[in-house]
Amino acid sequence: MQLRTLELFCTIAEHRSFSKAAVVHHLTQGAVSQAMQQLEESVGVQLIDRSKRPLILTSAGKTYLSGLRGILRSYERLEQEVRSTSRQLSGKVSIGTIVSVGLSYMPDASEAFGRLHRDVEVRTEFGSNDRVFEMTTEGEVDFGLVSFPHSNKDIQFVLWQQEPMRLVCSSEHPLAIQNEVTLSQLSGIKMVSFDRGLQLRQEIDRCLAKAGITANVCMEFDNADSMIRAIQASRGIGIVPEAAVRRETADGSLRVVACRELRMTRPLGIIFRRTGRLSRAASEFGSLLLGRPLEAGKRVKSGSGKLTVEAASIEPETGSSVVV
Amino acid sequence: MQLRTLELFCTIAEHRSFSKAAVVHHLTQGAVSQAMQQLEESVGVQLIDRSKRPLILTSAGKTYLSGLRGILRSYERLEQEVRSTSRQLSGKVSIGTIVSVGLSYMPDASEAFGRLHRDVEVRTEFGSNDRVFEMTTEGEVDFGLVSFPHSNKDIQFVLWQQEPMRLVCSSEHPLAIQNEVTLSQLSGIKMVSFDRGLQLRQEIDRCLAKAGITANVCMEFDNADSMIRAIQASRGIGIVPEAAVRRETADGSLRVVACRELRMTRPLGIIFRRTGRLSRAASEFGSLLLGRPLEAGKRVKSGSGKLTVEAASIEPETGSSVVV
DNA sequence: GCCGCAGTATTAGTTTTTTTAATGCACAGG
DNA sequence: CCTGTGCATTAAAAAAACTAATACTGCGGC
Repeated sequence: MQLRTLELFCTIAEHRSFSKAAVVHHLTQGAVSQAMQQLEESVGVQLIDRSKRPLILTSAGKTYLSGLRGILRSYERLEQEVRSTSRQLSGKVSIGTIVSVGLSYMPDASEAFGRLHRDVEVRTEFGSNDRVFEMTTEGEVDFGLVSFPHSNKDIQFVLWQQEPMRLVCSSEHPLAIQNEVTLSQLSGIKMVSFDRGLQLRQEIDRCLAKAGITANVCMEFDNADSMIRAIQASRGIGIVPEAAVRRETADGSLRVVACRELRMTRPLGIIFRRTGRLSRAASEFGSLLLGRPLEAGKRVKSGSGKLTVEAASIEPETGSSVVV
Repeated sequence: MQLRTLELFCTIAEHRSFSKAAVVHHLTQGAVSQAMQQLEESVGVQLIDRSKRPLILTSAGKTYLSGLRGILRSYERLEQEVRSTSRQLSGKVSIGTIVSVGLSYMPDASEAFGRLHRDVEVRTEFGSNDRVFEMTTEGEVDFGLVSFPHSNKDIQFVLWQQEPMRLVCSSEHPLAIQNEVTLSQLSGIKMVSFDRGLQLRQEIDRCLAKAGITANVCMEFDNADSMIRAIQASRGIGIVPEAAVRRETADGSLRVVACRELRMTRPLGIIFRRTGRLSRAASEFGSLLLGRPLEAGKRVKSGSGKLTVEAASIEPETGSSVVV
């Protein structure tokens, strides 16, 4: 018997409904029905009287429910206790990330996590945005860090942060000496940008188009870091996430050119598989990054006393960038 | 998390060994290893220190163990309580049986069981011995009643009873008037018997051969009941299980002819699948038939305090008939 | 009472998980 | 240092869980 099944029974009892419990547990109604049949078979006693609408528990069911509640609570407490006696987690966490994010956030995060949990082995794999989605879908990594996160059948995402995009140029570029520029000043200037296929490129072009100009893109890359090296090498200019050029602006090799009209952000997200819940270690790492629990949907009483599902993850179909 | 996995952890702790625990739980060592990895991942803490021989629990593991013991005991008690609040089991039990056994034992057993558990639906399916093995293997029935039970990869058996075999003839048969016969008197007499392929037939022939005679079999059947009808119809004689002719000897249509040399029994067994444990209802029915618990291996403390496995089911490779 | 809706059961097919069998690797004991 | 026992790991197979589609069945409205 699975603990999940026992919890499911409790949820059913609360809602007096198989289908509502199915929603709460992200299952289909059929799965719930089967699970309860199995549970009743295992106990050997009918627990639920389905001939009433809405269903009611049999007297055996009521006994079982009250006992279960205590047992499940005990188990939860025990887990809690065990986790705290040994504050150290163990295991492996593997994270897929796009290069820019991996380089700008992961080193610090890994180090911080390593100090908390000495025994956890953290591995980071880099790839393009699409590749990270693929790695996550295939289960090659526990979770992925991507830009423009979106969910689908297999993948669920949590919006992580909105990175401001900045106009950045080599210190030898003509615009480097300007205090501030308008977008119109960029008209006709050779720019380094992202591949045409990437959503970020399209957002940038749209932003420029709104100012009535078209980018004259002379080089295209599939990731921000290559762009940055290209801007340095070719003494060019481009629009990149602020965080990705922090090091270069600090050492003076690149300049951020202020531009009020450019109010664009790149949404970053944490993605993970809908199925096969995260390992405890992975979940902790995710929470560390996110700054709040990463865990999936939690049951919460709403004001009216009606039980609703409040998912930690945000579930609109895509995290689109904010272009002001 | 499965309750089985939690129990497995306790067993490992008791034995300080994965492989011993594997034996107790009828698993391979690899399965146990994986289950423990999964458990540790789910708890997020290392529970077992495998770098020692024999293994030891980490401090977290010890905490977890002591907590688990209580929780598992509570759950067991809860199940017990729920079962007794509603003494009524629910569900379905389907039993495969060879014809003779089905007709001689099942009616009474079904009725008795029905009185105890009104809500359980009992279905009986009849078939040849081989067919019952097949039905059981395929999961078409919860368990099967067969003669000459044996175990294999899929099937496990419990020896149920040894049915005495009797020389039986029609009341019009020449031997019907004899008080007692010797086997040698059967020499040359036309007999009704079982199919050559059946083990029971071979045992009978061997028994007769020992007395120096060969059966002159004029009709062959794949089950005892057909034989009995044939003996009635053809005014013949044959060797059949005593229980199968109880009705006929009672109403006088058939006679049992005493024969001291014929000390043969047909072993009957209850067979069930090794995997997919029995439903509570099926298990109850089996226990009713058997007159003692049918349940699989139970952990029992032996005198020395060392833990050994005491299986309720008998595990020699075959239940052979006793020919004295 | 009959209809239709809402909710559970059932089933076949798919996906995920568990298990095994085979093999590799490491600790302890001689 | 060597050997043997015991755990880890892997691919492949088996079992279990889950979904999607569909069939039933109370319950409330008319």
